[in-house]
Formats: sequence, structure tokens, C-alpha cells
Amino acid sequence: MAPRTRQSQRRRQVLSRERIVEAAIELLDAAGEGALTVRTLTERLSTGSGAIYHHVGTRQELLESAIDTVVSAALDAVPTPARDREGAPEDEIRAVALGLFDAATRHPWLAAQLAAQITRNPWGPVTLQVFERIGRPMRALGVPEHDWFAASSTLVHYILGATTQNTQHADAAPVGDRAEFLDATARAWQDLDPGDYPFVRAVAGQMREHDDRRQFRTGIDTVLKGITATHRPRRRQART
Amino acid sequence: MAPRTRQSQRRRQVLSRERIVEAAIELLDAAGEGALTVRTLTERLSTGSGAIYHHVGTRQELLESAIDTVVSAALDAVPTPARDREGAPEDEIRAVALGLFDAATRHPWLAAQLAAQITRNPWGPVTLQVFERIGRPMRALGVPEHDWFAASSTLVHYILGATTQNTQHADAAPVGDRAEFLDATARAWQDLDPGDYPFVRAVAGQMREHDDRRQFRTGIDTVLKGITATHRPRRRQART
DNA sequence: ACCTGAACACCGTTCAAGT
DNA sequence: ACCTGAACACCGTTCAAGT
Repeated sequence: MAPRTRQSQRRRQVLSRERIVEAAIELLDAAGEGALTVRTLTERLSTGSGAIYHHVGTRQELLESAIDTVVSAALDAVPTPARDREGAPEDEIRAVALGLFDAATRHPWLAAQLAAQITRNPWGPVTLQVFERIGRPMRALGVPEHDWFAASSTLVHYILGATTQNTQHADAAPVGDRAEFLDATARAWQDLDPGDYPFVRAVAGQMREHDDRRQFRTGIDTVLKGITATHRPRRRQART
Repeated sequence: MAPRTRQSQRRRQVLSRERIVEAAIELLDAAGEGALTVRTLTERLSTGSGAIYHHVGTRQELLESAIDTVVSAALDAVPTPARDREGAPEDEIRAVALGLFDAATRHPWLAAQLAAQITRNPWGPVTLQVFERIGRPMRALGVPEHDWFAASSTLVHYILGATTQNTQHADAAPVGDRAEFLDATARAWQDLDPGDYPFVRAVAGQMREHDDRRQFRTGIDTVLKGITATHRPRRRQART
């Protein structure tokens, strides 16, 4: 029916690195890291494996591109405040951190992959971007220049650890039964030997009722407070 | 030469779950996660693959046992203080955290695997142990009971994030050239566009000279300070 | 019960060959 | 330049068969 001039369109456009990365993200979102396979990719894009390697280099590299794409989009969506207003630095750090947290929630594979990739290449483009967006507002927090790297590292490490821990189990479970999962865990905790695990037993109830995102927010606030308390000590510090 | 009565000894004892886990840890230590293969394991233990599956269930399970073994050993090596002495809770939390950090340094595969496994099964035996050892002293920090779970989570998340980020790249690089690696990274950072990455550029020098372990320690102190500052506010909190 | 090792169904990656 | 798809060298896991 349609004229022949745009024939390439029905056959799913031309292949390109972007289209491959896009398809990879869809596969990852649908079923986790294990679902990203060169063969699945060739089916979805109806090509041969060679075509993919022509554009992409390696599966690992493709995964990195997927991470980079998602993280960049998340960070770009966080607005940069116009000028340093009242209490602005804390607000921006919170916004960046929550932007990452929410991206990890939307893409359940992200946190684990991000953590793994950062260990593999600690200073790749993704880490760089995260550091820049966290570090820039941090400077307005009263931290002396020689502590900038340490303070921003602490924030970034907390963000990475918390998102990894909180975002859903990578491949397993149909996502919906989170409440059920927390409930089962809480019950298991309550059944622990009180001699061996008094603390875990005591917090089982809090664990069941906690809200991941809310807790992440208060965690960020705790770290921010630690940074400002260290560098703006009010009067002398209490001894004993 | 030796009498026949102990024939089993030369042929590397009998196979057991413990011996398999032990061999797995050796393989991991020697060459990272990729080196742990059922086939390599059968060669090292001179058996068939079926023998391994008879004892172990699955490769994933074996990996979890390896993690559990190493983490348990690290935590057990940290002494529990006799009674709550002066400033003891902070000291114990620091000791536990550093125990984990040092274990991750000795076993370069550990941090990444720990992070991955915790995402897979957030409340498995490993997480449980870590939480218990961190949470117990934390109670003496002045945190009200309804915040116990949140405060201990913040600590644990920071510990996991920082060890993951700081412990060497999993499989790559012969470990030795860390200084060289930091140097190359610092140079790359200094060459970044100052318009795009002013912060990262500014801290490149600090990055090169930083000491991972020392920085981890100050990170823990920052989080601890954040916790105590939140829950023991001196006078009223400064507004604006 | 404990072990053997061939066989199965998958991987990622390469490469001669086509257009 | 871009793509095809068979082939290669690996995986984890199973299972009939042995002791």
C-alpha cells in the first residue's frame, strides 16, 4: 500500500547503536540482566549477531551503554537551581540522589549493574557524572576544599549502597508481592534465636513497615548532617 | 610406601561441601569471579562435575557459601567489647566496618559479589550478620527505638557502597599498578572540559593522593556524627 | 551414599561470505 | 559500510551408569 520510497521503515528502520541500546534496555526492564542475550537481541531486531557486533563491540559494552543512557537521562531530568538560594545545596543533593533512586526503581536491573560496573571501572563516565552533580552543590555546604573529595565520596558511596540494597531483587519475583516478601522476612526475623540476633529480632516490625524511598531520604539527610556537623562545629564539641 | 589403610589421603581427602567451598575461594582469590567454573573446580579437586553437584546444588549457591564463609570469618575476628565502656559504641561500629573493608581488600571479588548477592536476596544470612553486628552497638548511640532500623540501615548501606567502590576492580589488572591507575585517572580528570566538569577537575589531585582505608574511616565517622547529631540535638537547632 | 563423565541446551564472539 | 548466519569454544546442569 505505502509507496516503495520509504521501504526501510517497515523493516524496523536501519540498525544503529542507539536502536540496539534501546532494545537492550527494553529487554533488561522486562526480565532482568539474564534476559539480555545477543540471540534475543537479534530476534527482537531481526538481524544476525554479526550486525550487532558491527555496532557494539561487546555485550559488556552494550550493558555499559544501557547504564549510561538511563543514568544520564535521570540526572538530566533533575533541574539545576538558578543561583545559590537559601538552603539550596541540601535540596539539590537530595534531588539528585532521589533522581537516581527513582531511576533504579523504574529499572530494577540498574542498581546492581551500576554497582558492578563501577567496581569494574570506578571512574567511567557514569561515576563522573554522579560525582559532578553531587560534588557541585556540596561545595556550598561549608566543607573546606581539602575535604571535598572525601565528603563527596561519602555521599556517593551512601547513594550507591542504598540504591543497590533497596531496589528490587534483580531477576527474581514478579515485583508485585513486595509486601508479601517483607512480611515473610519479618516473620523469619522474629523466629530467630533471641540470644544470637537480639537486634534483628527487635527491628523486624520496623523492617516490615518501612518505606524504602522515605528511608533513603532520611539516610541522605543523616549523611548531610554528618558533613555539616563535622565542618561547622557549634561552640566546642561535647567531651564524654 | 605408606600403608594402604589411609589410601584416601593422597587422593586429596574425601570430597565435602567445605572442601569445595575452600577450593572455590582459592579460585576466586586467584583470578576473580570469572575463574570460578565448575570445570576448573573439577580439575582442581580431580573429580567429575556430578560429584560437585552432589554436594553443592548450584554454582550460585556455592558463590553464596564462599561469601558467607569469608564474611563470617571477618566478623568473628572482630572482638566484642566486654561491657559498654566510654565511647565504646562508636569504636565497635568502626571496628566491624573496618573488618569488612579489610576482608574485601584481601578478597578483591568480595565486595562486588556481596553487593550482587544482597540485591538478589536482601535478607540472607550475610546481611543478617552484618546488621546484627552494626545494630547492636548502635543502640547505645542515643537513637530512639523507632529509628533503630533506619539508622542501622544507613550505616550498612554506606559500608556496602564504600567497600564496593573502593575494593579493587574485580577481574582486571594485576593489582600492583594501583598508583599508576590512580595517576592515569587523575590526569584524565584534569583534561576534562572545565565548563562541564568543574568539580571533578578540582578534586583530581585529592583523588590521586587519597588513601582508601583512611577515607573509609572518615566516611564512617561522618555517618556516625550524622546519627548522633540528629538524635542528640544540643540546644535548639539553628534555623536558616 | 557417593562419584563418573558424556550429553544437552545454552552462552558470547568470530569470520568468511554476501550486498 | 553494513549485514548474514554458520561455526567455535566455552558455559552450567542433568543423568544413566558405576562403586
